[in-house]
Amino acid sequence: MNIKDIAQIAGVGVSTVSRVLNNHPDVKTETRDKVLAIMKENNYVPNNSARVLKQTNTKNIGVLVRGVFNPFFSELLKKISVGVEAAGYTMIIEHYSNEDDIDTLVGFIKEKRLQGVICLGGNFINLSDESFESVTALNVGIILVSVDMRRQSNFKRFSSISIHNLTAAYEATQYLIHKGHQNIAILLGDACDLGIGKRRYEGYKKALKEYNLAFKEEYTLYGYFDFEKAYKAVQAFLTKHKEVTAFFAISDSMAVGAAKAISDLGYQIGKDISIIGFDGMDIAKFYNPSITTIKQPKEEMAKLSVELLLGILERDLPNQHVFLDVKLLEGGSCTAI
Amino acid sequence: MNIKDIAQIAGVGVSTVSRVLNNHPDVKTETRDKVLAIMKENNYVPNNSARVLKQTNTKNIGVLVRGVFNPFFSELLKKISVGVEAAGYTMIIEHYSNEDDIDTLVGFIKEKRLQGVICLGGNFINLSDESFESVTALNVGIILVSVDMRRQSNFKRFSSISIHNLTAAYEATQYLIHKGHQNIAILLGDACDLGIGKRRYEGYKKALKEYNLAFKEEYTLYGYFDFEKAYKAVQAFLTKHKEVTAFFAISDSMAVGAAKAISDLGYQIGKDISIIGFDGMDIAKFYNPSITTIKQPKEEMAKLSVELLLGILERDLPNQHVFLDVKLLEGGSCTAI
DNA sequence: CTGAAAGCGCTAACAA
DNA sequence: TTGTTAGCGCTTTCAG
Repeated sequence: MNIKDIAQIAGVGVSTVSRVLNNHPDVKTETRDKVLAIMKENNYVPNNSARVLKQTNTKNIGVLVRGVFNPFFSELLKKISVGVEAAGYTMIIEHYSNEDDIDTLVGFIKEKRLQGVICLGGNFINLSDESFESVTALNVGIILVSVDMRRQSNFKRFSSISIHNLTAAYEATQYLIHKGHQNIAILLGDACDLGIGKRRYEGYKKALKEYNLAFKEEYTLYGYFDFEKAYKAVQAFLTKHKEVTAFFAISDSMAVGAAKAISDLGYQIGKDISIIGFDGMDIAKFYNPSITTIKQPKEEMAKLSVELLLGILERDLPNQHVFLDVKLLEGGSCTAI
Repeated sequence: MNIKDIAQIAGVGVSTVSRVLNNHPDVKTETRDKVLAIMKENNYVPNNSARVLKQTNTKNIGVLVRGVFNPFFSELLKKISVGVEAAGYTMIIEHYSNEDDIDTLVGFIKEKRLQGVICLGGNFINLSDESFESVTALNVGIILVSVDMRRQSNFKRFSSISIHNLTAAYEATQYLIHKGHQNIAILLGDACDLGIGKRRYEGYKKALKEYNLAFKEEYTLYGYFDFEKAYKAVQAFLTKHKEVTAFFAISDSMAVGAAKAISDLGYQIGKDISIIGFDGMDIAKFYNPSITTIKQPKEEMAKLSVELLLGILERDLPNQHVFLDVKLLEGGSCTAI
């Protein structure tokens, strides 16, 4: 069942059907109604590929997820998908875990004829002007979310939404230090994260330094943004390092794993050992005890990413590099010593 | 940059380029290498829409998510996307929350030229043979996951992966009853869930009946698969119904909300009041105390859904209706009274 | 207001 | 082993 069939049944030309399909004004109401009725009757649904092939206006938006598909990204994704669908776009998701952020991006755009891409995570550093241009040439809107983009060169149609990762991590660490903690371990994602993970690590180090606390390499743990892995890492660590009284986990999922490990070892969370997380996932609030965390405005990040993209695509609005504020939410997982 | 440009630069015909693109064997190695080199040089990426338009083999797989995008589905989705990508397919996600499961499905398939769809949730009951045929006519593979499909009519290419929802809910309730609980409240998603939610509700009622416990309408709460909403519902409920000693939540997220509410009201989880969840999310295990839950084999569900679909699409394997086993995982959230 | 026809980028049948 | 060519279903001029 294609446009030709419909045209034939309706006794009109294909272009008329096409006009109806695209809500062109210059079709007689009568004709339009007849065509519409016939389309409904035959369960006709236009072939997207053909439209995309023809149009520049593909109505395809890609979401490119780098690395671990963690719960924080899942939450963002969920909200983004709602916004994208509401605006009448199709959402195509792709993952990758190689190093070539830009190459992957370019391939994704070309292959899927995307009008815009929202990138969740990724490093996007060390980018030559050339790489940027190879993307800009494609004339698509790009929104980088939760990415540490060092260079915010003013490539048109390249926006970013981020938080001040270093500062936020600094605050988290400072919060623990103010509570009197001297031996604070940090729970990172993985060692090769050169983006946000690295920045948060720097914030942690900076706080230690400013308060004249020694940075100890062995206080750096890796939990791969995973409950279980964080649990195991903390469990093994705690049996060796009984002097540590606080943990800073750079994601709430890892904070939960850490909390459970602490509890299972017979310590009391937020009493014997403090934990601060990062992200502001719902679970931090609903954990028992609730976990103090640095809340990223995820609703706003998701909403804004779609808005910014649609702004670029539909209203030719300028690109922006937005930094949103985080907020330290106090739970019951930290105590003064 | 299209196939014609590449052909021109390479000094060959478009079909040769096409053959290289599709790994057809009958191209001289020399020619293939040259073409490949030129493609790389020019960052050529084929236009997916054109391929899809031409081929029946679109390599597009849709994932249709019904209703709330809950964490359980997010987890499935994550795993499904890995499988789909590994097999070289593109994954297109769509949500819906209307009642017309089949209409939505049909439109999705036609519009996106899908070869297969994995449906997460949805009612899919009350389906006429006609509706089924309207899908079967499309000749795509359909996998229904976490759907309560009453009628497993043998429509070819229609598979399903489910658990025995009624039995599982029965077991959960029975578990609480065996622990001596008499006043057991249930936390459902929403009232209009005619699929799995309804079945679990039936299992709960059945257990009550078999153990001669009165079913009380007012012990039915709705948490909309959401931490916060479950929290509030339970909090409000508990201030009125102090006789209730146990909750059965049909999702772990709601179990967590309930747990927090209980704890915040000054009760001890798994001591004063027991909770059993459903799904077997990681968080149930890592909650404090860990929450007893009915574990759905989500890894297997995700894996199997992709396998079954690829089996139908690529090896013409028969459709199947698989019921996977659930497992009651004991945590620390239930106690005998 | 409507129809005829060109062509988007690609694949595959056919011819060489 | 390779090139030529006819569409896939749609949008969009351009004429009427």
